[in-house]
Amino acid sequence: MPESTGADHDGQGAERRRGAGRPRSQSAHRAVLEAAYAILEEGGIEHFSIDRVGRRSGVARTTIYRWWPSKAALAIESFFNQFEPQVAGPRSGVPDDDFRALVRSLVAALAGPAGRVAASVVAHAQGDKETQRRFRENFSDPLRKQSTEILESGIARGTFRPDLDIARVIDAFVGAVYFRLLIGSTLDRDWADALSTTVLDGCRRAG
Amino acid sequence: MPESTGADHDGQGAERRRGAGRPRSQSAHRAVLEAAYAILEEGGIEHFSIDRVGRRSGVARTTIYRWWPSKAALAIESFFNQFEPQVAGPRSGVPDDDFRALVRSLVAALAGPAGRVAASVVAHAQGDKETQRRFRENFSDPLRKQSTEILESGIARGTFRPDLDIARVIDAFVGAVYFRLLIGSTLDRDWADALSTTVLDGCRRAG
Amino acid sequence: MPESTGADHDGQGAERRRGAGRPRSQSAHRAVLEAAYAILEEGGIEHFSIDRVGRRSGVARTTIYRWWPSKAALAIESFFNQFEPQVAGPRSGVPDDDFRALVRSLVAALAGPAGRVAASVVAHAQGDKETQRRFRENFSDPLRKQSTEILESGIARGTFRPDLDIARVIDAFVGAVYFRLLIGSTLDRDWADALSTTVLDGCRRAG
Amino acid sequence: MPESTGADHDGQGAERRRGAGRPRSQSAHRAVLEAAYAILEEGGIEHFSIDRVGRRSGVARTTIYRWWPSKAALAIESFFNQFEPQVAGPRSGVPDDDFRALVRSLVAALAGPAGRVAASVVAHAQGDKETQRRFRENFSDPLRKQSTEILESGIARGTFRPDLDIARVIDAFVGAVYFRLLIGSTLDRDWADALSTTVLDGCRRAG
DNA sequence: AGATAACCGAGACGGTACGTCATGTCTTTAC
DNA sequence: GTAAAGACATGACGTACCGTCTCGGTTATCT
Repeated sequence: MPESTGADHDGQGAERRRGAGRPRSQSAHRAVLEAAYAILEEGGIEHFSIDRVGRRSGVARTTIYRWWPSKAALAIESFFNQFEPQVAGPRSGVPDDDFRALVRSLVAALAGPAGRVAASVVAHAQGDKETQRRFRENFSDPLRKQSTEILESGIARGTFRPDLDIARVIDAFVGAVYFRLLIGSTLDRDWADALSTTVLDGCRRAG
Repeated sequence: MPESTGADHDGQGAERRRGAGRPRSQSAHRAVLEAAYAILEEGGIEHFSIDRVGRRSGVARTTIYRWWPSKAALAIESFFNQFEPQVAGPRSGVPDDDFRALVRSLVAALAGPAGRVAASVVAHAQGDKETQRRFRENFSDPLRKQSTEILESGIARGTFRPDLDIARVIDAFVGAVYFRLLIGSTLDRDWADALSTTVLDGCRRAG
Repeated sequence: MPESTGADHDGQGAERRRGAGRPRSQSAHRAVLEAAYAILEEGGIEHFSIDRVGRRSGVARTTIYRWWPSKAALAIESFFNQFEPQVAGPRSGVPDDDFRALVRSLVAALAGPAGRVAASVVAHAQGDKETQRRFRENFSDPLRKQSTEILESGIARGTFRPDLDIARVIDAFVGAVYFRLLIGSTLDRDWADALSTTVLDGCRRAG
Repeated sequence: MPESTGADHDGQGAERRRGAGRPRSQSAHRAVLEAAYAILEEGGIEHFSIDRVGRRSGVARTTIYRWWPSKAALAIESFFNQFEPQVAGPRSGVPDDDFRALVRSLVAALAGPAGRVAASVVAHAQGDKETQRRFRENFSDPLRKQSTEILESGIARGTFRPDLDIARVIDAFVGAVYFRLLIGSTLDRDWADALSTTVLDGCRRAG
């Protein structure tokens, strides 16, 4: 039994020991994740249920429970299965531009249906330490890492103030995006740029 | 997903027509809201159910359904019934200090049990326009109003840059606080102050 | 909530208090018992399940659980609902004839489909004190009462020995019938008569 | 309902072919039967399951299924594996005494834990012809054989009536014991003796 | 005073979903 | 060929809530 949320069911990690026993059905696994994501996208976590995923995917409920310990675990896994490889991209080397691009891509990623799903998922992670961890690892941390790189390179170049509190800057712009998503306000490019401008103003060398 | 959340059923607003018929039981109404909030505080919206509220308050489930159209409606109503008159306070007149105090009081308000409830409630407002409206009116708007006053007075005094995008500044710090709450990170005074510093840095007159 | 197995849900007992609340649906109640008995008759208790009863009767599973605490309780109730008014009949006054008639009617009652159901039900009552009580009250006790009357009248008339151990006689013939039923041997009139003869031989005045 | 119960898989019968392939594990076989009986004794057939037997014996479920076609088959096999060599004993030659001793030993055998298991097993043999056959062969027939010998010797000696319907007498006392077992009443020596007395009264020469 | 409203409580009803357990089948590796 | 391991579809278990629906009683105001 997988320890908590995840189920690593990777395979890409080379030699998985492959002991005796009927091998896990990859198709069933995929079908579950796809059905789960589809349901999430259509009705949010509100209408998400293991029962429904089972019916839709054609996979027995018990099989689902074998691999995902709870409804939340499945929801978050199916979400990150789709969302993971989103916010990234080439760097220009100009800190301001790179930051702006990062904010834009984050906003773009969350503006679509995936945004509603993300909001739904995090929202329901209240008190579920495991889900929060997963969210941090798969969403927050990569985002923080990229932002940090950009901001640090800005400091190195002398564009940004040397005493910049990078962690707080990230808190500010990520929080702004996410809160707006939750609150149901529109997320578009103009807003993203305005936010970038405001945040970047605080990053520059003090006169 | 329920959309009409509210139920105005107040009565304090003067002339409520007051036709024939048994008048609404104020005690039952109060008992429901109190029980609802208590449940919310103890177990979050996860363990919140009309059944439970009914049992705890001693009010029949049907009576609850008569006045609140859904679980979400009751949850949010019971929340704002307690939370409304929170973030406020006297002003010193020094923009930096006032801003810092505002952030501190917001963080303090959300750090306690009420914070978990707030997170819970907003979280579950996904897609429920009515709840989002209520949240904006009772929580966001007052906060924005106070923040705006402080920031504008700072601009007037020349402490803050004249071209400050006030709305974005507010987005940033409120979002930061709320996101941190959602994500389960600690909310304390130090963090509040660090955030204030970072935000205020962006507000000052450019060199 | 009904204490254990039964649920008296009678109604014939005059005034049933009739407190507040939606009145119980007699039709649902009847549908459940009928469906339950039909399933019992078709496949024995082996294929009996609350799920199935629910589907067949068109009554929600939860409603069934409201009234019957377990599968066994429902099974036995539905059985006695049909079987109760069976073994009885007028007396001739001649003890031998009456006894013979009683055995015949018992055998006849258990030879049909009801017999298989009875066997099934008692069989599965292993360890279930409540079911055993019900079975004793609704099946064994009435049978014992009638047998006792017949045997006592035979003693009074001088046909049967005065020191007859009535309880053991009843144990013997009832057990014989039931065991034969369980073991899958044929139950017919000839066997019933042969059994009666053997038992009656032991009842007569000693030479 | 399963019909083929047996599975001959013994092997002690001489030449078992012994072709290619991994030889059958005697230890696994024994472990299964022992675990099965232990479970039967502890919780009756109610708590008996292939799953549990597998876990307890450390034998794979699939292996069990290879050798026993169903839960009932395994239950009855494990039961008779223990119970078979029970009711027997030396004869005194005095028919009354021998009969009394037989009844006592039958009651004693069924009064202990084995009795509950026996009841459980037969009970669940409803409709399973194969199990009924096994039960008859291993339990009823030996008992009938011994009883018949005793009763016939009694007839030969002139103690018992010559027209005694032996089969019915056996039906009566065996049935009485078994029914009492099923019904959950106490089985003890006094009751056994009272039953013997009553039955023997019917066996004596008519005055 | 009596009718008429609107309310409250109790409780039953058909449902959906939960998470667990057992069934019997199938598929793979290891002896 | 047999054993062990384990995945699978199926289906039942008993529980918690959902939202709806009757009922019997209880206050009020409006004739």
